[in-house]
Amino acid sequence: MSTIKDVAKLAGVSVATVSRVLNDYDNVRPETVKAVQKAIEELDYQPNFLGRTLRRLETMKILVVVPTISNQFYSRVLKGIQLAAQSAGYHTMLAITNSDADIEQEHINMARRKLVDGVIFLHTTMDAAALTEFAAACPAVSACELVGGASISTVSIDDFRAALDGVRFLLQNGCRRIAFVSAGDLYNSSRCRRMGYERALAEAGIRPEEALILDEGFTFNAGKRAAERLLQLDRLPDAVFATSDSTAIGVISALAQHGIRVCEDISVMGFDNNQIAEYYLPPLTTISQPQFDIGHKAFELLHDKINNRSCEDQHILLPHRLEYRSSVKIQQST
Amino acid sequence: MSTIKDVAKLAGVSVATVSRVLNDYDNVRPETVKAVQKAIEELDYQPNFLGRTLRRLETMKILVVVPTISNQFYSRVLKGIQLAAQSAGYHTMLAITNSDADIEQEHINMARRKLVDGVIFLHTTMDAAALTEFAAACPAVSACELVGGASISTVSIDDFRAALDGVRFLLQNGCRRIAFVSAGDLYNSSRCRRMGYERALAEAGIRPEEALILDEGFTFNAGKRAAERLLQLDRLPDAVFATSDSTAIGVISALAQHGIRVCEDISVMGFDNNQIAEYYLPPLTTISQPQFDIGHKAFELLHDKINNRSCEDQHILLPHRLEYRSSVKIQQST
DNA sequence: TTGTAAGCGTTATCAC
DNA sequence: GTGATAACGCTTACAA
Repeated sequence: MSTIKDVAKLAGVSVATVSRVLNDYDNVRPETVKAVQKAIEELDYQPNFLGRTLRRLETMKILVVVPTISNQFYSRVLKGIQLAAQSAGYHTMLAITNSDADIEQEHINMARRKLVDGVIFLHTTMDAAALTEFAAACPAVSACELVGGASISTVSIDDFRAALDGVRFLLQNGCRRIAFVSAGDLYNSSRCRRMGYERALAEAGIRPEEALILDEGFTFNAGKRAAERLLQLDRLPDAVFATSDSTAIGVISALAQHGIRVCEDISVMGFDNNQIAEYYLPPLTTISQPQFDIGHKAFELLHDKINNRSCEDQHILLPHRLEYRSSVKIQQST
Repeated sequence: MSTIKDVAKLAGVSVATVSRVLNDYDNVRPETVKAVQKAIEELDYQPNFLGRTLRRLETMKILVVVPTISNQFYSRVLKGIQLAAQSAGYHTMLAITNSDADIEQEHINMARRKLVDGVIFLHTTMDAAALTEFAAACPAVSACELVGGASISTVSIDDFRAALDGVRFLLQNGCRRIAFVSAGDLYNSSRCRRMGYERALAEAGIRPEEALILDEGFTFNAGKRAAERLLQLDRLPDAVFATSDSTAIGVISALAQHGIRVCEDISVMGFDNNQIAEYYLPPLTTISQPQFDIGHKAFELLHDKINNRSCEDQHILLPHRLEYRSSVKIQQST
């Protein structure tokens, strides 16, 4: 493995000159550049970036903390991050935590140990105090799942408003008893969405029923469990508002096993607008999140932090959109 | 930001001693350890791993090259890799290439530049010669999508055999005209699976029909396009063998829009056994791949390469399994 | 058991 | 334009 010294020797110049050539400085004589390039070619020299990294004390890497990538929601946000990062010359590292605090800590230590220049949290197990402290110690941005009260830049949709819009839509189409399936108090987004749900019901003069509010999680299985609980009630609700597409599909699939047809017998609405929402049978009405844009914007904010530009925290809210498909029964206006 | 020198000064010892404490050497007096730990605490010292990395010339990082993570197949393999890597003390970097050769090159240069200790390819745009050369220059393993003729360790299922089993199953259940939807010659797996398909047909004395062999890709949309082409034929086939669950779902969803019911009117079979195969309506018969194990094994092989153990290439084939669900019509034995 | 000092491969700051 | 040379923060012979 040849080093910059070998190149310098072969080209008959100093290492400083080789470094200049490598970094495209313009104060090198063209003939010298040629000679250096020839030596690089001959030795098949590849610069060892660890040297540069140590010298410059910057890694050009960022870390993204995600609870899982099995849900297409996160993989799309991640894609937005990666494309933005890439065009700024950064590489992306991934920490899949499964929402385990120890695993998360172990990974974010990389930041403290200078192995990455910054961190984007798509979810974190830390509380407001810990996250605030972390963000003070190194560049960080929080996206998707925020932590109430933490001092850190954020990017997300307005979860309260999104749920409000979704439930209002169901109400407008004649649903009165609406179940709410979410991940419970663990997630800030779930809390906000639940508030939106309750506000919408209140607007319509409906008192929420305890039995219709189910905290099961964001997965397919969570939806399945929720459906099984609903099936034990005396009477099924008119509609189910699920806080992820996966959950909605779990609900639909479990109901189908009991001969209950979505749309005809019950309306179901998802959240996120993953690709499967379009391809499921029936296709899913859902709240669309701008996943790619969330990721892109999150990197932008992080990049600003890394470069010390605009050091005050920003809180970006991106627009959601209701995507109507046939899993919800439309009431003909009379 | 304090360094090892600051700690040494405060503790009244040399940097070597601090380093020994940091690395848990046992030849340090207990009192000295205490003193160093106290200094570390007081300064809130975090070791800068860039120094260690440069000195040891190992990064404890690996790079995983994937075409996409939107397909759950890859995210599960990745999970297997990450868990194995983690327990060996390695961090995982992700290169999402979208099958773009330039993007891939740009990323794998990280390996040549010593920013990662090894690379796992879940897919590559390189040909056999290029991949062989790469694997000779730095530790690398190829999994899932292999490159025929390249000298590199591999982990995958037996794609030929898997397709053979799948198509045989359809034939046994009375299907004669079976469409084959895959990603075409671009993917080695598709070539192998197609050979399995043709062998199964041959065994049954059936000549393959050109019009039933569709190369569209691995995505939902690919399935949709394939279905639209099938719908233009005089007569629909008895069954569709799709080489990914996403494709199968694309097919089913597009057929449904034309009032064609899967199982009753036509059988459809997928590949991979992603979670959605279980939750789709109808649930999908599919070939199950041990995604997690593939990832786990791929890391093991890479780890061996990095440690120079068992330097000869290995070629691991892991078992597939046919998962029967209701998207295929079963023929009652007479 | 501890300290000294020579690296690891670069880049940056001086001189010249 | 170019060359010495001192960093960057750490690990590790070797010496003491």
